[in-house]
Order: sequence, then structure tokens, then C-alpha cells
Amino acid sequence: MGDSLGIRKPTLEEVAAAAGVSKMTVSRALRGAPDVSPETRERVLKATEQLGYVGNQLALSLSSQRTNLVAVVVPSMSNIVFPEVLAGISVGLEGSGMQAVFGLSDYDARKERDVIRDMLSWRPSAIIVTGLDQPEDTVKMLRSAAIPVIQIMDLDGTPIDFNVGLSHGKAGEEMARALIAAGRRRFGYVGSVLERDLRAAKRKAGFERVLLEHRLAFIGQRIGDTLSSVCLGKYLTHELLRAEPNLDCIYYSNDDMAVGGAFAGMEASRTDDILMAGFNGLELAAALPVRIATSKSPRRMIGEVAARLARGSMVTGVPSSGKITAFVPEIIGIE
Amino acid sequence: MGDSLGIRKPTLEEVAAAAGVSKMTVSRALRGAPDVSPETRERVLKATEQLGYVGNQLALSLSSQRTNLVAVVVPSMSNIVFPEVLAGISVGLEGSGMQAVFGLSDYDARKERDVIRDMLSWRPSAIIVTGLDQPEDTVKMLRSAAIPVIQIMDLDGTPIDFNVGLSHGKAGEEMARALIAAGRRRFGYVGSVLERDLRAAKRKAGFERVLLEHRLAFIGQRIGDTLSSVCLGKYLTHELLRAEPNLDCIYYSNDDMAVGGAFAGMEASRTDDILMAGFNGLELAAALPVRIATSKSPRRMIGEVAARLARGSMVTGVPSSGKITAFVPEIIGIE
DNA sequence: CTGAAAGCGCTAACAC
DNA sequence: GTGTTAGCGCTTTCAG
Repeated sequence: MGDSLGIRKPTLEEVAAAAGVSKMTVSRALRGAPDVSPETRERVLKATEQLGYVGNQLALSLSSQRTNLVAVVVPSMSNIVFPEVLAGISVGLEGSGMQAVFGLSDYDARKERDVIRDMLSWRPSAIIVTGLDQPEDTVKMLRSAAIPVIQIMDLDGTPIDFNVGLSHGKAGEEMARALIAAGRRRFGYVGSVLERDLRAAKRKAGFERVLLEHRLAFIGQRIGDTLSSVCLGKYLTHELLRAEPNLDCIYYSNDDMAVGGAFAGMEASRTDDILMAGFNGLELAAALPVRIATSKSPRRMIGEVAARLARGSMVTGVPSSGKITAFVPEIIGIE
Repeated sequence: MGDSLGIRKPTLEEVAAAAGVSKMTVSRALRGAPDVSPETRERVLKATEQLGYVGNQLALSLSSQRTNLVAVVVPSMSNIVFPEVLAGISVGLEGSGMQAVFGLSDYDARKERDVIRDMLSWRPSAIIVTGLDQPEDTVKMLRSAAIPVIQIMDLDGTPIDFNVGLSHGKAGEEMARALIAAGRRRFGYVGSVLERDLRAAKRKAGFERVLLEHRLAFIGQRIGDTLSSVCLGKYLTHELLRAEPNLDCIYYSNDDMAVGGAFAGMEASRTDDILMAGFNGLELAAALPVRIATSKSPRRMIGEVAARLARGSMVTGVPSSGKITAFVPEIIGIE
């Protein structure tokens, strides 16, 4: 359990004693303040080294009334998309001295509120949350935190402060338009628990709006009752293909599901007459032996931009511009 | 930027004033201490509500000399395996009131050390790190942190305190044995930058040990110079198949690469005479239209067990037993 | 360039 | 049941 279980870690004061200066001087030297003589700094650094001193952020943050923390709340880790957003945040924060603290909401509004409250109790200097559909009380809590709130992924709604993402409604619309333009007419839908994944629901709604404009509709659909996965997509697609053998296109809640659909299509030898369309532009989708259509969502970039906004917040209070950063996903894999 | 930008958040003291009691009483009431009269508690809760009070963990932790933080350091988020470990940790921590703080090492020992130092400055009550191969100075830092150090994923080495994982050397050996038992003889290898992914390197070494026992060796191999991905696996497999057309089995650094290999095999119509073998047992691998071999690593479970150890540490100092939790991956997809 | 005093918001340990 | 006192380890502010 370490060399020194139960032995308090050295404090500034002890380093100061060892270096023969006051703790203020040590504090300054360690933070690289300009007004410390080189020799003093030298002695302080040596003492720090010898004692294995590690600063105490709790004391630092409490005393200085600011933290280097960015709270991040995402719904899940089971879909590679959110880890990629986190990776983007991590990159965007690099070199800023800021730390990301993550929490999972599990696509559950109550849980999200509790997680957010927990995170706020660490007094982060910014908070990044997923989506724009937080319930009233959560929004109130976020507002009164008096820190920048950065809502990511989704653009369809009213942001609290900053908003970085794309319109999922439009993404669904555009995909439908592109598929119809490419001659597809007999559409099916495969998704998973839509009331949990609000953004997938918005894409579906957008898709359906355009279908309606063209006097079309989903001929058949299958909605799973677990979270999206390749396996679920494959299973539901097999089912749907059995029920509706003459579809020429299936829209999926996301790429994981669509990849499963592509596998089902391969197994059913339907790769030539039916096109699977997903959302995200996963690396995996591009490597597939069959083509699928998808919208490339800039999830790493969303993370990076969000992180940049969070960094800014540590310096100034409010960047005056760029409250909303909108991305337009590129559609690939059609034609 | 919130309703009250720049306005200090309410403190215990203010809640106390509003409720007409001392801050100690508020503190006790909020923490659910037994010795507070129901009416007082009621008034305190009301005041808390009205003021929108959110506790300050910085002050709490500094004052009480303990945090509810578990530091977690993983190499990457780009491979679904680590997010899944994090999800497992998240589940394992649920209901304990503990928070996970994540950091990324990017498969870089220097960066890992810096990240660990940063995390330690928050005085977490336990730290979970990936692997057993930290350099000397990092180990020293971890030891002197005087908190439980939980090393996960890997078992091949000497743990600092707790160790939860599997032997990657043995995993490689077992896979080689199983493949040879199934009649495979002409092996190839496809991997990516092994000096970064130490565990993949251990699996490969184990695999080669068994090959040698059987007077066999890799006939051909391809090592990519980027991180593992489906795309890279596919590309390298195409290359390898061109160079060595009569392989009957390819071992991959992991399932992502192996899935790419499977795609390449499908494209080259080599699905019947060659078997791809990976590692992890990704959900994706099971859904594939062709069979691949893999070892199922219990990554969620590793996260959960690690989290449980971390929880224990908050209560007692040292759980006396179970310092090492060893998992044996199940091999699937052969025969 | 360096130091001393005060205090960040909370809890531990004791009084009452 | 409730209040008081004394810190936790650091920074801020003001003196020298």
C-alpha cells in the first residue's frame, strides 16, 4: 500500500523548512513566479525533489477560488462515439493545465442531474454536457453554477451558454434527400430505444419529414429494446428483411446498427439491391467489404472545440463570439 | 453564463443563517447525521433548496482529509476496450459516492507519469492504472502516494499493491495451442506498433513461444506504424496475403485488427482456407458474417473489480486478501 | 525579492 | 440536539 501508509504527505511548509525559506517563497518558486532569486529557486526545487512533494490541488483550489477542472457528462461509454468525444476534449485541453472529470448519465435524466450536481460540487471552471434536452431543474442548476455551460452534439434546441454540434433533425433530412435522389424509394427503419437516444429520434423524425414531402413513408421498421449494437442491428435487420423482402433501403439509428445491418445483408445475399444507411461515419464503416451510406459526424472536433471554449473560460469570463458552433455532417457512401 | 456570473455560490454559513442555526448543524443535517431534530432538519433542507446550495467538495475534502475520488489512468480512448473498462469502473463505483477522475497516457510513459502526478495532487483515495510496466520513478511516486494502487489489464509482472487482469503472455500461448490443435500450421502475424502496446507484444511473444515448441514460426508478418484499427488490419492483411498466399492462419494484435483481416479475407475470397485470430472478444467480432477466433477478455469485469477494490480502500485501509485477481480469457471461434 | 497574516468552506473534536 | 474552536494546505494581500 505504498511506502508510507498513513504518513501524511509533505506540505509546502515542510518543503519550506527543508529549503530554509518561508512557504510563500516555495509557493512562488514552484509556480514559476518571476520574482524569486535563481539560487532560492534552486534550493526549493531540490527540497521538493528530496521530499517527493506533490502539491495539493484541494488546498490550492479552495484557497485561490478557482479550479483547473472541466466537468464532462456523457450518456454512455458503450458506443465508441462518446469516448472519441472525450479523446477530443482531452486533446483540446492539452497544455492548458486543465483536467477533465467525467461522469456518465446512462441516458437517464435523473441520473444526469445527480451526476451534474456531484460534478458542480467540485467547482469546475466549465461544464460540458451532452445535448440540449435537460429538464428544467437541471438547467436551473447549470445556470446558477455561474460557469460556462457547453452543450455538445446536438443543435436542435435552446442552448444555455455555448453550443457545439450539429442538427440531428437536418442530418436525418439530408440523408433522406440524398437517398431519394439516388433513386431509393422503399424504406425501412431499424433503431433502438428511441426515447433514450434523443438525437437518434431527431434524425428519424427529420428523415420521416422528407419522406412525407415525397409522399413516402417507412414501409417497415424494427425498434430494439436494448442499446444499439452491431449484434442488435444484425438481428433486427434479418427480422425486417423477412417481414419486408422488397425494401431497397434501410435507415438505422447509427452506424453500429447499420454495420450489423450490412452483415445481415451479406448473409442474406442482399448486398446488391439494398442500401444500408447509418449515422456517424465510424472508421469501421469505411473498412466494410460492402458499401454503406452514413453521415460523418465530427465528434473528435466537437470535443476539441468544446475543450477550447472551456479553456477560454479559465482566462476571460466570456468569449463574446462563437456561442454556437454548427457542423454539417458530410454524407458518404451513396453512389 | 448562468444567472449569477461572478456571484459567489452560497456557503454553509449562509444556509445556516437562513435556517437560523449554526453551520455545524447544517453540515450534520445535510450529511444525514442521526442527531439532528426532525424540525431542524426540515428547516435546513428548505433553506438549502431555496438558496440552491451545492456543497463544496474542495472544502469538504480538505477539511476531512479524505476524498471520494478514484483516479484512473488508461492509455487511450480510441479502442473500445478502455471505454468499456471505464464503464465497468463506473458501474462498480455506483452507489459508493465515489467519483472517477480519468486521465489518458497515450501509450506514453512520460505522459503517464505526468498525468499520474496531476491526479495525485487531487489526493484521490485510490488510483487505478493500466499495466505493470511503469518505469521506476512512476512506481516510486505511486508508492509514496500512500493509497491503494490498482494495476489492471495485465498480470505479467510485479504489482505494487493490487492487480486485476489476465496474463497476456499466457493468452498468446493458449491461442497458439488451440490453433495448432485445430490443425493450423502456416501462421502469419499482423499487428501495430508493438513497443507502444506492451500487452499486445506479450501476447505475440507467448504465441511465438508455443510456435517454437512445435518447431513452427511466423511465416510472414506486417507491423503497422499507427495505432490499431479495422482499417489498418484490413490493409496489412491484404499486403500479407499477397506476399504469403499460403498462410492458413493469421494472429492479430487485437480484434480490431482481426476484423479488418476478416474483411480483407472476404474481399480476397479467402474465408474458407484461412482463419483470423484476434484478442478481446469484441461484440463486433461475434456479429461478423465470417467466423474469427478470439480470446474473450473480461474488460468490464476488470473495471468492476478494480472499482470494488477502490471502494474498499475508502472504508478500511487494506483489504487483506485478493491482492491479485486473475482472469483466464475464454477462447472462442475455433472449430 | 521575501515574509506574515488572514482566510477559502468545510469538518473533527470537544463543549454545553 | 446544537454550538464553538481550531484547523485542513494553500494563496491572496499587504508589508517590508
